[in-house]
Amino acid sequence: MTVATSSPAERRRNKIRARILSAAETVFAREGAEGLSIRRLAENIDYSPAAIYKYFSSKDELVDELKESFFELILENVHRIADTSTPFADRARDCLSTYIRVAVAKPHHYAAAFAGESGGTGPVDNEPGFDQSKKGRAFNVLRGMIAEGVEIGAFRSDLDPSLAAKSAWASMHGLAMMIAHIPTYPALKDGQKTMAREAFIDFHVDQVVRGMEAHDE
Amino acid sequence: MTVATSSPAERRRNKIRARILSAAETVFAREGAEGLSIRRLAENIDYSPAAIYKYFSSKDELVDELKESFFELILENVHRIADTSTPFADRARDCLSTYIRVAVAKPHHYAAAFAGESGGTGPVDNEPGFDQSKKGRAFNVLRGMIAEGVEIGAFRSDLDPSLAAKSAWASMHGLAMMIAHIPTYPALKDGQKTMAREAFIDFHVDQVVRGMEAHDE
DNA sequence: TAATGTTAGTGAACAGTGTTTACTTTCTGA
DNA sequence: TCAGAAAGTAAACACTGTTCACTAACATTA
Repeated sequence: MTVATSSPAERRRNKIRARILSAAETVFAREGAEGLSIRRLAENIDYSPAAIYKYFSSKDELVDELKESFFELILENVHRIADTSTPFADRARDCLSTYIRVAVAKPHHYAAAFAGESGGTGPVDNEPGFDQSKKGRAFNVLRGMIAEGVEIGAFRSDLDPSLAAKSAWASMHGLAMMIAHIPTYPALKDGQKTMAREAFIDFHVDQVVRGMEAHDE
Repeated sequence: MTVATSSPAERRRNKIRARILSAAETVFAREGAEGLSIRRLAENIDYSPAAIYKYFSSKDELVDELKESFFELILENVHRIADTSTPFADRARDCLSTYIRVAVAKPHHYAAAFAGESGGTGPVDNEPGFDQSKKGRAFNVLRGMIAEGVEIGAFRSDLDPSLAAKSAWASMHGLAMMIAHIPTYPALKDGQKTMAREAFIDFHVDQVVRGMEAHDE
């Protein structure tokens, strides 16, 4: 996506920028935004704290880039599943569960991506540039899939794809956030049915899809 | 709930403690945990910053109390709905939508209640003391309601109430978090079906309940 | 009542944060 | 070669939560 810039100076600059981002990524993935301090980061890459500000105008901007490239990862994965030719029912479920799986693979990233209202556009599609944003494109994939379900009769005919997509997204978001914040989710007491995380994700996705399904009677 | 303590000194102490909490609550509701600083808080109540530490061992402890009493509010409301004798279908929907409505009435409180893994126990019922915690009791209300739905045949018979409650909670949590973080959620573009927040909450709840419903064929 | 001990409250400091400013060094393009 | 831009830095600013030594007020007991 990034075109190789011509000037050697510029190339070197981008290299250093990337090194800062890479070091930041490592710390961020382990400890989140609070654990990532400019001074620590500067020490890691043997620069002075002020040097970081020659490459990023603020810590927020730096973290925003981490979040953005993380959401690119989610988008890639979701797209990959959405573009397969497996039967609709499986494809829809895979698509949703993939979102959660990738999201919780980097809990701090995911939580942060939604935590700061300032950072980037949220999943609200009346904002300018939403369709171009990573979140916007992920949302559109989801909406398209639901529209397909309505068309082929798998989903209720009175279901508005945009609304349903927002609702389904909220449900996926909820489980992703739960797992991101509570590492042991969903744990169950003795005497109750136990279920591993992976299986529970599938169960949750199934519930969400069932909510949209059409039923002939 | 709080018993009036005997000693006048102790009574005065509790009064000041309550005043600190009340001042903190106001700032927290408006600006969240980051906006609430010990120095600002101390200035508000005309005390020195160090004085706060005679009443709370840390800022976290103070904020935890705000979160706890907020979750008590959620629990009260949910309980009130759950204990009515309205038909099951309506009662279940009201219960879920009430959770979201109360949650988003204080977005910062709700987001913070789940943000810090440290603060209080999460909705993971194998932790000790979960059943006694506010979250635990709210969870049990939800599970009981789902169990009732299974019993009367409104919900699928193969639905495990504990698992379903966790899934439904995650879905409610997702929308609550969305609204908490993105004040304009769910906004829709022109040309798409528009829906106000209140109506969308009902729509979302309906989707979740549909996912649990039984269908005779 | 007088002495003692406990508690309330404070100012100053510590260690940490993001960020800016003035400055020097290094590199680059004409 | 030389002016100008860019890279990099040390030191400071304005914050943050928190602790410590200290004083003043209160409570309890001899």
